[in-house]
Amino acid sequence: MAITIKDVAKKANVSIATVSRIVNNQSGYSSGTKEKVLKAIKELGYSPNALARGLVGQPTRTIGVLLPNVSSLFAGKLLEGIEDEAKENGYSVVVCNTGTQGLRAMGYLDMLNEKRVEGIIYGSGDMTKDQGDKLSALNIPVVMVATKPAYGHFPYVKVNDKKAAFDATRCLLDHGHTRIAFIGGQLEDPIAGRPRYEGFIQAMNERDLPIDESLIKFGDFSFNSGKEMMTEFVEEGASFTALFATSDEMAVGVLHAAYEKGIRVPDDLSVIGYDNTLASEMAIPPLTTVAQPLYEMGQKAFQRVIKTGATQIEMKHHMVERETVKSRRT
Amino acid sequence: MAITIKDVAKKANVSIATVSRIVNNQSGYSSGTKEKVLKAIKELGYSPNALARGLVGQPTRTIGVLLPNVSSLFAGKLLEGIEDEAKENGYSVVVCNTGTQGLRAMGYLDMLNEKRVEGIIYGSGDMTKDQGDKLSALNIPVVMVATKPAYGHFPYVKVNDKKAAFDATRCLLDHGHTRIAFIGGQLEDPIAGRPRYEGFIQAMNERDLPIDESLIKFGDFSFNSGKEMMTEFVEEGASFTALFATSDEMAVGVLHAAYEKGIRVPDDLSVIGYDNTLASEMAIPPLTTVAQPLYEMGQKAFQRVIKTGATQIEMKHHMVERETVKSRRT
DNA sequence: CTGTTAGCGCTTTCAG
DNA sequence: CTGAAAGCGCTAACAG
Repeated sequence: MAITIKDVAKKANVSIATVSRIVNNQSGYSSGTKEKVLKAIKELGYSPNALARGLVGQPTRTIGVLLPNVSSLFAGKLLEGIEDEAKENGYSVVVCNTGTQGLRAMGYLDMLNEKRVEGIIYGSGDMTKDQGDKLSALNIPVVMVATKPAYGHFPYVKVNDKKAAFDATRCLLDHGHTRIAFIGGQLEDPIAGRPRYEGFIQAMNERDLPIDESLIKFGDFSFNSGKEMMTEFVEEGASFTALFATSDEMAVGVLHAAYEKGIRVPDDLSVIGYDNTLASEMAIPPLTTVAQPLYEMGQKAFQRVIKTGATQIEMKHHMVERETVKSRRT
Repeated sequence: MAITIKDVAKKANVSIATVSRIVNNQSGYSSGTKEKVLKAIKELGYSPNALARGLVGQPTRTIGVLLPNVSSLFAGKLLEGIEDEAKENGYSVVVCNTGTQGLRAMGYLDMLNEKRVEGIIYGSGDMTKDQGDKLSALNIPVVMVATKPAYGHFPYVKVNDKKAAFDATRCLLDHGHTRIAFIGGQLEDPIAGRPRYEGFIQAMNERDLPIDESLIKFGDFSFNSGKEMMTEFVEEGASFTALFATSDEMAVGVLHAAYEKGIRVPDDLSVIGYDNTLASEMAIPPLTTVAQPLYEMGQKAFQRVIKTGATQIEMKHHMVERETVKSRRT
């Protein structure tokens, strides 16, 4: 059996209440007793039982994080921000890998609830209605990060996807490109799918450029999906001088397909990605991309789930120009 | 206030003991009462308080995972394996990002202990003596994954680093290379540093090839470190036809430096990495590497920390030949 | 300044 | 088959 507050009390010849006060830095004891108790604690190697504390209504100092794919660079960065900020504030975070479909989420919700987490961060991925309802019912703070609610009305922290996509497209446009291919997430995805598509369209429209449907494809943000779509483009004989992929992974997939097909980037084709994960930095050539401040978003999400505040936080995106975008020779 | 076992008992007109039995699938009640209680539970939306359960000596079904860098592809894969297996077994995992130096580890250990986790997985990174001592003192199961104890004697699951490095070098040798550069972790690192170096040396020796010290450098496994070392090699005018980097990230850094310097891979230089993370797959050209089964290692580590068993599990590595290694024209 | 005591929500004897 | 009651380790009144 682990050693408890009673053992300390006995050893220091005081009551457990006194020990509790000292452990919790409250007032109401002489410096003499404090010393005695601290000594006993050290000698016994006592550490308070967080379970018991939680039971008497004390904050559990634990939050839960739901992520669709912990092993991705994207989620990793988010998690890192959350975790660092949590540590800073004395909290621990339990991670839940909900899987690509977010299928396992419901089970996690019960578990998190039973463990009495103080808050839940829902990172990316689509929230189903079931999940939203359950989350609301749980009656504990929820904040969404890198996504926003399709159901319910949870606070969220994210960039403006449409504007970010608009700027990415503009970057290509400003380099003189007019035939621009677009690779995005599904249009049915109201968070990361449609808005980015709309940003693209808006930028094209603003320049009075026609939208060529044969230059538009939708995938699932993954490397493979990007690679496949690009391969299709070239096999279909599509002609374009630039391409915007709405995730770095897809963009790197594009780079891959281009490499295989002997298309030189950026000489034959300019490519721009989205996210600014390590993947864009490691790409050859280094990928120009529009950055989401993932780490900071994680930090903000943590803060927001603990202290209540603004119900939506819009983070600023920014362009990171590396080597995959080149001006079109005219 | 959340609803408790008492509420259920009252609503179902039974004692809390009965409710407890039913919730825990024990025996000792009629099917009639069971139905009544289940109904009450559903209507009230009751869910047991894990804190209270833990307090009465029940397993907390929680484990802690210490990782030096959660946002890396490497740690991500490990974590994914751990988490999936945990979920499968009804456990939750709290992640601790110990930072590159593992400096924050001590604080985490206290926290994990206070939360009464049932076990701790120490993932990668060097364990300091302080940490080892504390971990032992905690008196809860610890298993190390992708690393092994330099202090203490914890069970671990990992590949045989020396053999893996030996095989990687052999791959280069078998392709006819004789002047092979080596980029590794620090020799002082007894886990991932020295053994891989030794594997390299052994393979060279076996072929009676001389070891050229000017072709050997040590870094920190990161992309930047790999890139820098490769840049140094070419600036020093070192001459070699193949290179072995003991992490995919470093290998990709090498690819980068080569790209910048106009060195073609694999035509001018063959490169082999280590880990088989997504980075190797996404590299251009796709990186040949020696794979560690990171995901499975995570799973095994979880199993081992829960059920006691073998004190060391050696996982098998294997070669993944992609496009960065080419036979030397003779 | 310090101790006593009543729970927190749950599991588990021990009686019936 | 079911209930009463003790107690897990801790905090928070309430007394002194």
